[in-house]
Parts: sequence; structure tokens; C-alpha cells
Amino acid sequence: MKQVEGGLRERKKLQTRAALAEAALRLALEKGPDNVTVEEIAAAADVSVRTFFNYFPHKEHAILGRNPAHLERALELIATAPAEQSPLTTMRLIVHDVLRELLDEGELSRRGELIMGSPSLLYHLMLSSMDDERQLSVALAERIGDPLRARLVVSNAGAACRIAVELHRETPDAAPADLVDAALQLLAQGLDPDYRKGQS
Amino acid sequence: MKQVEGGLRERKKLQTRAALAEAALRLALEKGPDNVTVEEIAAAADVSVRTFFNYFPHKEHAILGRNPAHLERALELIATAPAEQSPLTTMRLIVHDVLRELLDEGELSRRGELIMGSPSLLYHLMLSSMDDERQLSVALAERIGDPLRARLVVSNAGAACRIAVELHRETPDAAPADLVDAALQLLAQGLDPDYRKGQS
DNA sequence: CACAAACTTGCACTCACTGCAAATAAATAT
DNA sequence: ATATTTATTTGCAGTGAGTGCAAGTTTGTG
Repeated sequence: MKQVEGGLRERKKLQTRAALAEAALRLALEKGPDNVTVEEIAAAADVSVRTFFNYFPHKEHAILGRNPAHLERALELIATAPAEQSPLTTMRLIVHDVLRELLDEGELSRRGELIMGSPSLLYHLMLSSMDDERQLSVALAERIGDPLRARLVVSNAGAACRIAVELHRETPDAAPADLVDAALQLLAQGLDPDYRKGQS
Repeated sequence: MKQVEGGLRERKKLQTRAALAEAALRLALEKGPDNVTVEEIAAAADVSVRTFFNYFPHKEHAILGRNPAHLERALELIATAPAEQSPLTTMRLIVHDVLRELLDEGELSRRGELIMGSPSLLYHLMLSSMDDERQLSVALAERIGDPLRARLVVSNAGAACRIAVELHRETPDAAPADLVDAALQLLAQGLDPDYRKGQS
């Protein structure tokens, strides 16, 4: 019979993944992200280089430590949302869900600092989040039947999230969650009430 | 004496650069951007691989070929906009300005098509234009004195632009400019009127 | 215990990209 | 015109990312 969840294999995989991500982040913080090699990361996690690439497609993914579960939960949230829930509301739930976990891990600032300082990390973060956004857009478009609006909602929720984290770095007093809410509020009710198409 | 402009050396450099960019674009279109090697590009331009890297830091830069004038004009537009012009309106002018030139050059269908169709190129483009967005945000923030709103406006205008071009690829009937306007309209007047913070 | 499935690993390979030093071509001085 | 300085090209050697494959090892299952 297939073990429901707690098989040794599963646990070891999670463990290896965590060890690699942890080592990658630690080494990146110590030596700067561009001075870390996959060889070092693999060695620090006691696996072969090849195994590293079985877990992460790029070195940067390990440092970013992106959790695939987040995307899964997000898609789940979109799929199971009550019909009357407005799209931006769904996105807010998703963002808060992810944000809560990131804050719990307490690594948001450490990692964020690192990422913002490294073009290559930033690039890969965008790379992978764009892929996420694509999937979320598709899911949301199916639910609300308006591709343009779906993409805008997803894309702008993502932007709101990034900007909130960014502003939080500059003014740590403001909680990321509150900044996100402020941004979403702006988006929901109109970013620019005075906007007129014909205006010059 | 130093030649003012038309030295043989200068001309040859421009020529080599152009030949490399041209070859890169052509080969990328022919074989798909990910199936082109620097070796091929260099061979097509009749220079060594090493010389390629004297001109472009990455393979992608040769394919992308960005125009620095666009950013300059955008900053100019923000700085000289009449005080009563709403921020999103300014962004609309900027987007249309760039879009017009891209359409004129026929780049949107050649280079643009390629870029939008290739995740790797798209993200390289985003990476290199991220600095642009930062500068635009700063300029706009100074003008309207609201950093959060400024960043959201810039960031979302950028997203609207990308999404419009993307949708245009899927349904060529719709003009990019019109799609941009539709997206901005949504943003301006509220992406999600039913959004409520406390709602679940 | 035996067998199947999943995971790890080493190996050989391609490709991007860099530093260095030698060769070559162009600009300038004599 | 020729020698000299200066910029550009190039080959070469090397690092490091990332992939495919086949063999070895570990874990789950009957």
C-alpha cells in the first residue's frame, strides 16, 4: 500500500530539499550570491552536485527557496473560492497566505535583502514568479471568464505584493500585510479616479 | 589628431556590433532563441566568439537591442507634464509614445514577437527595464508626493503594457493601443469594485 | 525475502562566460 | 613613409552551470 504521507522517502526528500535551500541561503549570505558555487552548496548539504539539480533547476532557485506548496495552495484557493467572491479578494487571501508563512519563517528580511541586492537573483525570482502568475491567470480566467481582467488582477496583485515588501524594507514600521492591503484597496477602488482617456 | 567621428575604427565597430545584433536576431527567429549558440552568432558575423563577448555581456543582449531614447523621453514627459494631469494619464502618454515607435519600426512584429514568445528573452528584457521602472517611479513620486501610489501606477502601467502586447499576440484583431487603453481604464476606475477587505 | 519503484550518483558532454597574452590593425608622431 | 603608440581581435585555457544516461543504492510493497 502506498503510505499516506509520512513515508521515510517523503521525509528524506523534504529534508534534503530543506538542507539544500538552507545551505544555499547561508552560503549566499556569507559570501555573496555570485560567489557561491553549486558544488559548495551540494557539499554543505552532503549530496552530490547532480542531486542538487534533481531538486532545483537553477542555483538561484535554491537560494530563493521558493516553496512549491504556495503555488499549489494558491491554485486551490482560486478553484474552491465561492462564486460570489470577487477576484481581487481571492488574490488578497492568497497573498496573505503566502506572506504569513514567509513571516513565520522569519526569513523575509534576510532573503529579501539578498534578493534585492542581486540582479541575478532578482531575475530568477521574476522568472519563476512570472510562471506562477501565468498559471494563476489561467485559473482565474477560467473562473471569471474575462482574460484581460484576470491577468490584470493577478499581475497587479503580484506587483502590490512586491512593492509592499519593498516599502517595508525602507520603512520597517509598516507591516507588509498592511501595505499589501493599502495597495489592493487602491487597486480595487481605482488607482486614478481622475484618469480620462482623452485628456492630454 | 583624434578623428571627430568618422574614423575607420569607429565605423568598423558599429558595423561589427550591427552585424552581431542582426545575426543574433535572425538566428533567434529562425531556430528559436534557446537553440542559438554564441558560436553560431559569432560565425554568422564573421568574428570570433571572444569578440562577441567584447560587444555584448550576454547572448540575450545581442537579441534584445534596447533603445535608450525611450526612457529619456518618458522621464521628460513626467517632468514636463502639467500639474493637473493625473499620473495614470501621464503613463498612458508614455506607453503610447513607446508603442507608436515600436509599431513604426515594425519591431513589435519582429523582435517583439520573438521576445514575447520566449520566456527567457522576456525576463531578460524585464530585468534590463527594471531599472527604467525604478527611475520612472522616483520621478513620478516626486511629482505627486505619494511613493506607494507612484510605484503602483508605474508598475501597473508596465504590466498593462505587457499584457496588452501579450493579448494582441493571441488575438491580432485587437490593436495594442486599444488593449492598453482598456487595461488602464480598468485600473483607473477600479479593478474590482466588489473588493472588500474583510470579506472572505 | 524478492521485486519494483524512486532516489542518488558519477561521468561525459555542451554551452556561457572570463582573464590573459599574443597578434593584428588603425591612428598618430616623426 | 616609417616607426610608435593605442585599440581591437583572437586563441587558449579554465571555471562553472546545467543535462542525459546508465549504473548503483535505498525504500516501499507483496
